[in-house]
Amino acid sequence: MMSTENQSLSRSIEDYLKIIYRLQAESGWAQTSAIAEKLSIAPPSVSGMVKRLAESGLLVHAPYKGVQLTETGQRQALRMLRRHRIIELYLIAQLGYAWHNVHEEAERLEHAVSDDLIERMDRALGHPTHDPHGAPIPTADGEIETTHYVPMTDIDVGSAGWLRMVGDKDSERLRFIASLGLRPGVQFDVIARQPFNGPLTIRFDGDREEVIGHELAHSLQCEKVRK
Amino acid sequence: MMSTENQSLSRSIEDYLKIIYRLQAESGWAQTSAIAEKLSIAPPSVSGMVKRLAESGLLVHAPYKGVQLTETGQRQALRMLRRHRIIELYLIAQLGYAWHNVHEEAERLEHAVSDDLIERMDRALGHPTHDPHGAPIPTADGEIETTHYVPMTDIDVGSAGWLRMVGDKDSERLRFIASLGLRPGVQFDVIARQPFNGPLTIRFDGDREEVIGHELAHSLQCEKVRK
DNA sequence: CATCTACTTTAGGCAAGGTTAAATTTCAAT
DNA sequence: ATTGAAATTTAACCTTGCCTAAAGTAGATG
Repeated sequence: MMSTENQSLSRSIEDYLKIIYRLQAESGWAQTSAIAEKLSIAPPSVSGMVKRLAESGLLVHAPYKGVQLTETGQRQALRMLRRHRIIELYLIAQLGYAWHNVHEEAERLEHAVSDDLIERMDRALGHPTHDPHGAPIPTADGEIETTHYVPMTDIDVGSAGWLRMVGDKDSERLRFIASLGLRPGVQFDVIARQPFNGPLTIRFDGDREEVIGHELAHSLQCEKVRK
Repeated sequence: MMSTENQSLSRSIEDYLKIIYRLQAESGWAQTSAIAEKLSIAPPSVSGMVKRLAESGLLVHAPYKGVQLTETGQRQALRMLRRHRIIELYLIAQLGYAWHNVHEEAERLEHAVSDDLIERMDRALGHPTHDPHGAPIPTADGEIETTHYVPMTDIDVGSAGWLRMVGDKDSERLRFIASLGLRPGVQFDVIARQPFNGPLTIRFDGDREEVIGHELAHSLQCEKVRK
């Protein structure tokens, strides 16, 4: 551990840390091939980088098993998540971007902005707690709200739920979700569900009814409304 | 000339083009050592990059003499200048940055923003023509206002002038200029000047009088007011 | 015209971050 | 216990963009 503390990280390294954070949150470990796939690079490239990252103390490497971020690594990952989410929100709120367009822009900007600029955006936005896709924004101190949402497909017919979070990466999917009138925060009732992973019918915004395919519904993260 | 048209350029290349544009504007040619000095790198590094840039058609290289941007190279350089200046203005106008702080931030952001984002900032700012330091902003089509200002030291005692432009790179200098109450657009009268490159006394904003050292005055680009 | 100096270029290296091909390890399944 | 497939790592190599040291060139000056 060379303790690369306080050293500014390369764009590549920042991307690795973000991805590893997500994979680790899902399954406890981030595996080489999973990292490679998410970054669209070849697995041996990941092996090489993992070695360097382990040497600089950002993660620990269990050979043939995977990696886990250290305290330092996690702090840096959360810093990137904060940047990404504040930038996305800023682009929408202040510069008229559409929901489905911000991800790519934020992906580049998050590596270039200063901490000062992020805090200024945060202030201009009134210290928001969630990004436009419903994801929680880590605080400047590296705290993040833990979420335990369920897919919309897990909500029983006759029950109600809130749509809480949608993924931000698939632009086409977002465009479609928006076209249905859905957005994080919406409360809905599940009216019907067809068997064999069939579509779901929900009612929301008072009278609006929409049919949603199983795959899409499965990607919508919700919270159950308890009666 | 491999006509790298439309290919996105690396951060390094964008920096080279910007610097070369400026040097070329000053003396017609950009010399290897001048480029190296501005970029704070060693001259042989410049030779290497110049070779690559010439191969991709962004500039022409006259060995041992210097380089000149091609049409394509100049268009890219102006694109970067536009980005830089719009970003500086945006940071001041929309995010509360101070005059002397924006350069560094813009220097990083200009490589990361999309053309779309720049046009949105431009719109939010009301299509400004000059940046906060008085420098003209190139249009999206690559047109730039030609300026022919003179140093404040060239304005005769008893004559008047407008302060038109100040450099954006020296943060301390900017802070001092601002503390004097000077900013682009201010009209002033030259009250006195001491010999042997001595200080200059000017009056502006009605009654305000300030003494300005020769070196500083020489860096303030002005336009003469003709009676 | 020769020479000295300042500048430029060439030569050879290095680190980062990718690649493909080959070797190694793990683990599940006979 | 062995084997075979899948994942991982190692090895060897490439490009970008920087470096230093050495060689080459141009232009002023005696």
